[in-house]
Amino acid sequence: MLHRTIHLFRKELRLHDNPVLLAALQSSEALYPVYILDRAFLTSSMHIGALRWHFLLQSLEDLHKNLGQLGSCLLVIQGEYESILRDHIQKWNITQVTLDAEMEPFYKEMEANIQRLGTELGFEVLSLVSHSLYDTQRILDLNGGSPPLTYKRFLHILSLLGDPEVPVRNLTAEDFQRCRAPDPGLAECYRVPLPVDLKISPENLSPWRGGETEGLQRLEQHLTDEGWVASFTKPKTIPNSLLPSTTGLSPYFSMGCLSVRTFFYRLSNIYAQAKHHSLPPVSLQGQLLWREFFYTVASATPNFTQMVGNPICLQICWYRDAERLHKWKMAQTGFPWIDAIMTQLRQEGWIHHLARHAVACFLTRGDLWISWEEGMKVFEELLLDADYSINAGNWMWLSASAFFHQYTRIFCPVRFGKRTDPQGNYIRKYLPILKNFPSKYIYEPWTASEEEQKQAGCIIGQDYPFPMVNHKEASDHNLQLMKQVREEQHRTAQLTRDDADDPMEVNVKRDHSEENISKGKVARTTE
DNA sequence: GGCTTGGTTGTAAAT
DNA sequence: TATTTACAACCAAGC
Repeated sequence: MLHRTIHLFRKELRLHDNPVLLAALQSSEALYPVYILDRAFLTSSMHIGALRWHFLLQSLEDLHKNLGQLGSCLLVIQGEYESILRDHIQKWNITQVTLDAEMEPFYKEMEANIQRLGTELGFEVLSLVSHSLYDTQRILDLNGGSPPLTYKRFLHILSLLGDPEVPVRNLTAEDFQRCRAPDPGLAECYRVPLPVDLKISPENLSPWRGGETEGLQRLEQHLTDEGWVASFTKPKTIPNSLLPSTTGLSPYFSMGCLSVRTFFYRLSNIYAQAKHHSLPPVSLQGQLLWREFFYTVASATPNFTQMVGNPICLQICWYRDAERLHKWKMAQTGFPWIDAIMTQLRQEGWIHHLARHAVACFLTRGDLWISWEEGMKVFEELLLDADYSINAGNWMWLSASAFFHQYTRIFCPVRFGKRTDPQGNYIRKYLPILKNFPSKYIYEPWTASEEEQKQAGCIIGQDYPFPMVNHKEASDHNLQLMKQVREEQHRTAQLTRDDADDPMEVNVKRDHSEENISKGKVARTTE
């Protein structure tokens, strides 16, 4: 008995290594490849900005084209996903919905809703994991139900699990010929919208073009240099090179235009041929495992993208300063290195990993003492590779809220960039106003004399802002704050431990729900 | 439990 | 000017 299936693309916008699409084709007599463009859902759950909209639409267009070559097409239906499903299940006589399994709470909720709809309307639902190397649940199980909180421990668990799932074979025209494709009239009716249709600003200077085709091309291009691949060492890559010094594949993994499993095994093959190769955490495979690490922790940590209610996150009273936050976001801090990075982020939607460190440290524990959640939201909007788990995880890392705790290590917004680009070519590219500044001042232009500023064609305080803080003072101050936070944390932990020595106290503590307190069952403790 | 070890990518002084 | 060394000192994990 063959199904009439809607295959719902969500993140896996590709035809290579797409196990659930393959399963859909093998179990169906008719297949409708559908992308539901639910703007309310996408905007509220992922806060996607203009560059990402462009990237998404390009990826959908590419998917449509590639499906066309195999005798099918992509139907992009706009509207609220549940009512769209309801309508079309009946209209098309659907008996099965297939979709990629995702781990974000909003995608999980969507899947649960679709399951419920299936029970109600009588269709089957099939979902398979293919966005991560492993099914993260297996990693959690092996670690006793809780996520490993260090990379080392994580690698240890993986060594028990063995290699990740191998990619499934590529889809062919024959796979699609076995199923009836949607009527050509439908494809016309549900074509991929243009940015202008969605009222998204048409200018797009980003050098990144969305889609599986472009992603695979970039992947092949990088893999041809086997020596580079085998010796890749992340900390040695350059954050302020004018072209990316890393692979730049992250936007394609983020949207599922590329399969991490495909990349993982291509790397394994190259490593097998090479005499020597680098290892995690710094190797290319190590980068994929970092992604996997944050996926694993996020999947098992409540409120992972916020501080409050997040059990692994240090609770800090960050400053609320809308004006400084805005200046940081708009590349107006007065630190050329920081502003150049934020400009590249705004213009292109991608910045190097270490550049992310520099601006994240600056916003949080380094200089401004503003919550990592604010920075995370800005990255979510502007980064093409923005990803629920990785974004939140790294922001906690950089703000020393979780994973990383050596808070005395603060990136200097002046010196950090100098190491790899003493001439300041990166700054000159992204802050053209400073183009002619002498190199000795380019990282801290306010130290140049008035005469030199005039010669360089830029007056500090007029054409380019004064630095918004004194880095030395700010970072010293924040160091003290962080110390206090940790001492306080220590003290409360100590208190809880002392209390726990008395079994009676433990019982009382467990019973401290608001309800019991209000009923007078439990004495209020002095706090 | 207490103690040791090590951590993707610092800073500043001393050589 | 480059490279080495001391610094301060956190936490998770493992014995």
